[in-house]
Amino acid sequence: MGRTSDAKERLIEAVIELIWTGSYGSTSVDQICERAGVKKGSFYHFFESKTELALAGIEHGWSEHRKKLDQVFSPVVPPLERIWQCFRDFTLEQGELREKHGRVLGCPIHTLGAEVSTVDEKLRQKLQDILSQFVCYYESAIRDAHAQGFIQAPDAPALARILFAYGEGLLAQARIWNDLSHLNSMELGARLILGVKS
Amino acid sequence: MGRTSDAKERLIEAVIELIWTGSYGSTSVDQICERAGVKKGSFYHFFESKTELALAGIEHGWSEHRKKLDQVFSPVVPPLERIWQCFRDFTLEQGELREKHGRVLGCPIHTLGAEVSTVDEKLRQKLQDILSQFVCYYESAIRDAHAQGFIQAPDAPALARILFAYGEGLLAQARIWNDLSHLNSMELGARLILGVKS
DNA sequence: CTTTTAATTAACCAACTGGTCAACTTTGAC
DNA sequence: GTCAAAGTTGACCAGTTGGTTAATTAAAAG
Repeated sequence: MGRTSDAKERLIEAVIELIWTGSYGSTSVDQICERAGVKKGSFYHFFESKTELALAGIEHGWSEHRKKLDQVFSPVVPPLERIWQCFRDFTLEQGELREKHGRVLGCPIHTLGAEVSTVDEKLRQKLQDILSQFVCYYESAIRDAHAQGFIQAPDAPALARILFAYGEGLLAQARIWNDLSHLNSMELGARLILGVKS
Repeated sequence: MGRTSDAKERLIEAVIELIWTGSYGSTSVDQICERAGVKKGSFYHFFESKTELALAGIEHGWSEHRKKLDQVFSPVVPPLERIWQCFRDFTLEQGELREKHGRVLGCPIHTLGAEVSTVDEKLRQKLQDILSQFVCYYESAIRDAHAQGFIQAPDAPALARILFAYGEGLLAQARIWNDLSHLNSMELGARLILGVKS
């Protein structure tokens, strides 16, 4: 069925990287095209706008990340252990990113969400949706931990949102300070929120 | 000493509002000028770049906000009460902003910080500096609360950063979801972090 | 009233923005 | 080998970007 190409995939990878290492506003279509090695005409052959590419990039990044999350939050893993492992993975990933890009980058979804939520409703919606899905992982782990008597948490959704706010807040802190060490207290803060002794 | 003008002040107010209700990247010099009722030539008479105006705007906004914080975090107020009051003020302010702009806006410093910290080092530095100052308020209140036996917190700086990450995370959540109700759990989360019963 | 200093203005700039298009090339399927 | 579907290309667009300039105007200070 005609010519084939991986330009679409290259564009998707390029847009994620550029937004993550910079911002949505500072990322231009020309820049994305150059990074992907794709001419602008091809860009608009695959995507009808910059927003649409961003949407695709976000979706792709999330569906990749979900694979890891599904492993970490496997029901066979003790519930609190899921959360600690998730946080350890965050820290690990941020370390790798810093090595690769020379900077602490934080969470791309949350950072982008804060930036564009007042500006691009379509993006906002998608980002909110993904972040809501992410909160589900916490929620489920908290519910299990409560049911198994590890913690006292009758209102799992509320506690999950609190934990989520804290985690994202800390990642943003690490990005703004450009300092990984801010993530060191990740587990400590989570223990306080969940009410488990260190 | 020549002609006088309040154009500088108008520009400073305009840039804060535009960045807060939008983003740094989505705010253009032309837009700022139009909102302030100032011609571009005048803009560059007062500020040597967009970054420089943003810097001035941030500085101004912070020095205004500090006045309120100094009252809330007055040493004569019981330490934990300072924090609860601060959170109540946050929620109140966000409500007013939503009424005025039809949207939940969150914390301008933190939102802007997440956006520009990889893009504009000068802005990043300033934002980090201001946020560090803000953490000092928490830190001092926590230290006092510890000294007065209200909480057990030997490491005040660490706990302050945790509390700060949580608060900013929650404000960002409210902005992304465009939903004030996310702030309802503000005090609850803080109580968990600080280890005080409801 | 003059001088000096500061503010205003409009016209201007090159570079870049997101986006379009018609001609062209490649390739998979028959 | 043909042919149609799919991908590529570079030239092109109008509008906007951050920023400049020189001439003009207003007013504070002597």
